[in-house]
Amino acid sequence: MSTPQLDKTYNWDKLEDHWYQHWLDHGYFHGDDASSKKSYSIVIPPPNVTGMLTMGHVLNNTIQDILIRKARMDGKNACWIPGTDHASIATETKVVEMLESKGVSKDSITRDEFIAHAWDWKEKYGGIIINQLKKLGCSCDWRRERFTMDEGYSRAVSSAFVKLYEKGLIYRGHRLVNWCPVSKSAISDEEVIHKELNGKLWYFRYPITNQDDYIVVATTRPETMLGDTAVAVHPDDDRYKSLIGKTVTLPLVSREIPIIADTHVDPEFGTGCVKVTPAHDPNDFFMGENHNLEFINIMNNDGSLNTNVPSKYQSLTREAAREAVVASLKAEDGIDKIEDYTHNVGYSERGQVPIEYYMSEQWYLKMEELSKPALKAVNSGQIKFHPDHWKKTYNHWMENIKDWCISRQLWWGHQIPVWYHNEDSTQLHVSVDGPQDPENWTQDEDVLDTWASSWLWPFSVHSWPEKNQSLTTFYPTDALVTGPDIIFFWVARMIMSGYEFLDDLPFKDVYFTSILRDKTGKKFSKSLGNSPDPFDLFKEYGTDAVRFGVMLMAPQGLDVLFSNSQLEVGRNFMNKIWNASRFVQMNLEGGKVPVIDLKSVELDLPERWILSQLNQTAIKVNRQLDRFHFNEAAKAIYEFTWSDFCDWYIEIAKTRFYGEDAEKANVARAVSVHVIKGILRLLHPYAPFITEELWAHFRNENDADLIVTLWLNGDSSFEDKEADDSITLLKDIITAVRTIRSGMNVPPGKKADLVIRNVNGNKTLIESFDEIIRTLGKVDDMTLGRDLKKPDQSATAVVQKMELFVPLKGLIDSKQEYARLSKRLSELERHLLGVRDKLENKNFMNSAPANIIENEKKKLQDMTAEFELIKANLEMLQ
RNA sequence: GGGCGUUUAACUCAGCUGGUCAGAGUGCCUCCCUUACAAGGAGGAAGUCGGGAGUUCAAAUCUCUCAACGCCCA
Repeated sequence: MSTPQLDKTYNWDKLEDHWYQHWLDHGYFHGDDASSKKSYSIVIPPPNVTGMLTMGHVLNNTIQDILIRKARMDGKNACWIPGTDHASIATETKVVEMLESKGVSKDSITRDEFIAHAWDWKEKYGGIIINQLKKLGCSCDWRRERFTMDEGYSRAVSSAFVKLYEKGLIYRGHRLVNWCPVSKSAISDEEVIHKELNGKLWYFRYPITNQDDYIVVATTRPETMLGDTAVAVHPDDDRYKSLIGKTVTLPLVSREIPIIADTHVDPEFGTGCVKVTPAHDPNDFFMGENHNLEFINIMNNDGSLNTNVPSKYQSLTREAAREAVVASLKAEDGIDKIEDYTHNVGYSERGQVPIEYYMSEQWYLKMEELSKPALKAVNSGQIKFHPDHWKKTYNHWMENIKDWCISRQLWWGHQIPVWYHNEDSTQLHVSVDGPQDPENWTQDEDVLDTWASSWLWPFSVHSWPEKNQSLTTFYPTDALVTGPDIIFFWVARMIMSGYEFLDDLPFKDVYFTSILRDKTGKKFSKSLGNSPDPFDLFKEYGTDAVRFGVMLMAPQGLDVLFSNSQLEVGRNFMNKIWNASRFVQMNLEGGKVPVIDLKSVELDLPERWILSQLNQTAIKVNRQLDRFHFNEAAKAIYEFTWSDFCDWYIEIAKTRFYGEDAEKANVARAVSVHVIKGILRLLHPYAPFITEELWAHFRNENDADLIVTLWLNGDSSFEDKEADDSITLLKDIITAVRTIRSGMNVPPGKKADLVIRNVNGNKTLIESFDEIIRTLGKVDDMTLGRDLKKPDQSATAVVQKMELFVPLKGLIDSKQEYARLSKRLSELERHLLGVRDKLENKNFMNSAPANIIENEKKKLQDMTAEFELIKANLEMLQ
């Protein structure tokens, strides 16, 4: 097949969109529900619908694309299901901001109006990240794209709620929750980020009722004292025993509150005497329940103080209230002391402000029962984590699992499918479709936590709870690729939902990606502005280069220190392959690949060697991909292509192309094309665009597009030890000659002779490499023999017990030569010492396995031989 | 406070169930625009494998301990 000559450099701009469209047009990404082939499926971790592609997405989705493309080439019914997540809090926040910028406040419009705005927003921005994924080359089955608020998906979410409710796992509770004063909603424990802050510890004097004395309580949060309903001490604390049962008068409020004894009090903290604010602190909440204390909520939903505090403090913000309280107490000499104090403060992940603990009515999901099969699945190895150590983190969380607060006081999301009767709000209706007489009912105002919809993702992307062919074909999925930061939010919960609703695991392997950091080790984040825009990188380096570069630099289970310079490696590699292909193409006569059956024709050693190496590379790549070591697989392809194929085989092939023997030249052409096609197949999952383009130049008429060409599994029967050993010898000889030339500053244009003594049984072999050695080593005349004389003024090297002499009349620098040989000699001396030690050690000889001993003996022999030869030559120098 | 992880060349990392003279890329030094590629080619320098102890004939690899850094949970 004749194709146009390749350009001098790879021009990705023109080709990427072309090939992506080509793949789409042919429907290659589509997984077939009814296929009889073995299926391989992945569900995408749905990105936030209004999000933009980050480097994290590039890493994560490239990995998924590698898995799915490999599976597709491997003849499987591959299906990668894409979609986006409605991201309640994040999206609602953005919509609120957008409306505010137009002068519209959320409070001034109805829920329906707000939802309409949110959908507009989604329509406007929702497609961006999807298009970005396409640009990245992701071979997702776009016909199956889902959004977590699609009608069908919403039904799945409601169904799950109803099922769990009917099972008694969902309940409503009036409790203390993590409250985000910015989004004015409850958030789950997992959405609270703890930050260590340098704060203060205030010591307040609380006067004991009817006594001319006071006790001192320590607190980090002065403003909450307005809601205190007790003071607590440890029952065994002798300092306060006599006070238990008495009361104090709460300053500023003048409320009389009891002094109680509770073992939860830490006598070491502060004075050992703490204020108790049951409505605003989790520990105090339990004390409040145990001691039947009054729960006084002193805050509005935005964190400001409400009417349950003296009017002076009402509607102050938390911060202002703190100052006011401290000032008032100071004024009445109520402050004992103030200390610096470092403590952890919970922040809202989204709102980026300290959270409040806030009493409210919320829906909860009981987790303990759900966690059991999920724990078993991971610990029995049915579900495997990569790297495996995340299992421990998973276990720890699962074994201490708490009930999940699933309601959120937001509008954008899945409204909770619970209706309260208008006449009697204690009468509930819970169903997917709602009551028959909607006029008599009012639906719960709240929406579900976004994770309470995305935990159903692996099966709700199909039409669950209905059973259909696509669910049967593609569930369970094969692999999940995600970040370890959402192991609790999502991974653990998906496993639980899988077993709960389908009685089967959602995926078999979970690959946790690395976290991307900048050169200085800081996590990439929008707020820091240290994250590069992937599109700039695609443009600068080419998408394939970015994909390959990122995969090459992402270590197993560790963070990635990202820097652009590492993408150059990817770009240079793409350029290398491009040019190697170009070179081979240039040497095809009439652009035609000679038709030669490489299996039936007798091949020379270099050809046998490169085919052997290709197969060993394929085996290595497969092994590394099977164990999710993407960087190692990438490296194997890189090394083979660059160091074996380009550096050696192509150079050898040149001697064929430019030589006399037309038959050998044709074989070399056929082998070169065969190897390139092998590389393209192995590289395709990493670098889909360039490989498909090059494939188009080399494919036979009956070859399919690369994306659906059979994967290269490698076959160990292709291993050819004789060829491998011979080429190793050849390379060693050439390298030795080059080292001498370079060391002696032989001008590049000048050829030198080569004399090899002690050729042993290698004479014929080396002679067969005559032309290669003379070309690659820039050797003029090569002489081989058993008893040759060392030529005058020649430099020496020892290769596999043979002595190499390069006569360098007038060029020899005996000082340099002496230094070079001495260095090698002392190296050998050092190693020989170790080897002799081992072999003289009786214990070693008795205990070590025979092959190890053999190895050491051979080492001793070889090294001794080299040592003697070098020593002799060194002596001749003097 | 509990747990997890990391520590190998100047930098970023490989090194599998202990046993090839500890590897790669980048950077550095020398030489080269040789008709695929200067985004390239050839050669070179560079490491007491974080410290210490132990197990073993044998430790970068296993165990313990200490240290530094990072992350998660409380």
